[in-house]
Amino acid sequence: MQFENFLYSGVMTASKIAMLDPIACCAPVRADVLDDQQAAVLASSFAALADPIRLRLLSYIAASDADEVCACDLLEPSGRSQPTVSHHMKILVDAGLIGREKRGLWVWYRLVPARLDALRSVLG
Amino acid sequence: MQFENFLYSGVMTASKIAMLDPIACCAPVRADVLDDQQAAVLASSFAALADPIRLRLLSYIAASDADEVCACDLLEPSGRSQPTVSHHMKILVDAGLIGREKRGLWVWYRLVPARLDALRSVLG
DNA sequence: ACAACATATTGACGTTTGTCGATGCAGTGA
DNA sequence: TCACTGCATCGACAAACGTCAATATGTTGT
Repeated sequence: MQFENFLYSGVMTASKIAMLDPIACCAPVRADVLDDQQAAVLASSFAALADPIRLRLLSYIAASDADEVCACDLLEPSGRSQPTVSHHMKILVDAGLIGREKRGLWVWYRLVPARLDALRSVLG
Repeated sequence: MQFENFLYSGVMTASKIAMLDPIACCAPVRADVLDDQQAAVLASSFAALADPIRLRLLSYIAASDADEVCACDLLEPSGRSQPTVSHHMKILVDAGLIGREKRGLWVWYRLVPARLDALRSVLG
């Protein structure tokens, strides 16, 4: 399975689809007035970035030499408990910013660059 | 007074300065691991964007024909009470995304494009 | 000085969020 | 089958957030 498909693997809930589509298509915040649904989707995306721990987890993964990081390596740098890190990673994955793959006992995370790019373009 | 100086007008608190500086200078999230302070500053910036009402207020101002909007014109499109809109606008202004000028009884808001650009570059 | 007005602040409320200990669940190896 | 391991979920708690009615603040015109 290709990594690009991680995001679409597992349970693809309706809410997950709703999270993804409008971002991919909607115009920059500056160009047009957002409707309620667009605003809600974008707000939940930015909410995923609105926590210092999540930003550090994200940048840690993004800046790693390999392009994937084991969940077990996120505990120490984040300085939080295992349930808390798991909680934050779920939020990042649900927001589509991070891909997740389980191999054996371990879980591996990767950046989903297209997702950050989409958010970037919304700000432009 | 020029509009570019709105952001720096009024009470320039230490926290306000701290909110501004690191954004202007720090590297993209993908390039390097954020330290605690950078992460905190960025998280609070994204938190300002993590609410649908604030996003709609922002896009409403950004998309207006004139480049400024009276606070009195924000009540009806937002569908919230006057105190609530005032509250959200304060958050956007404190985040540096919106400039504020009082003229007579009315308050006028404008986009601060440099601020959105800075956030954009952090995502890239 | 005073009344009318636009906006800000306060106080209270229900909801959401971040956090962690305890526990559950799936995969591994003996 | 069974103990062990890595991660997810649950339950509980405090803190932060969004909301609005009531009230305060500051500006204008009389």
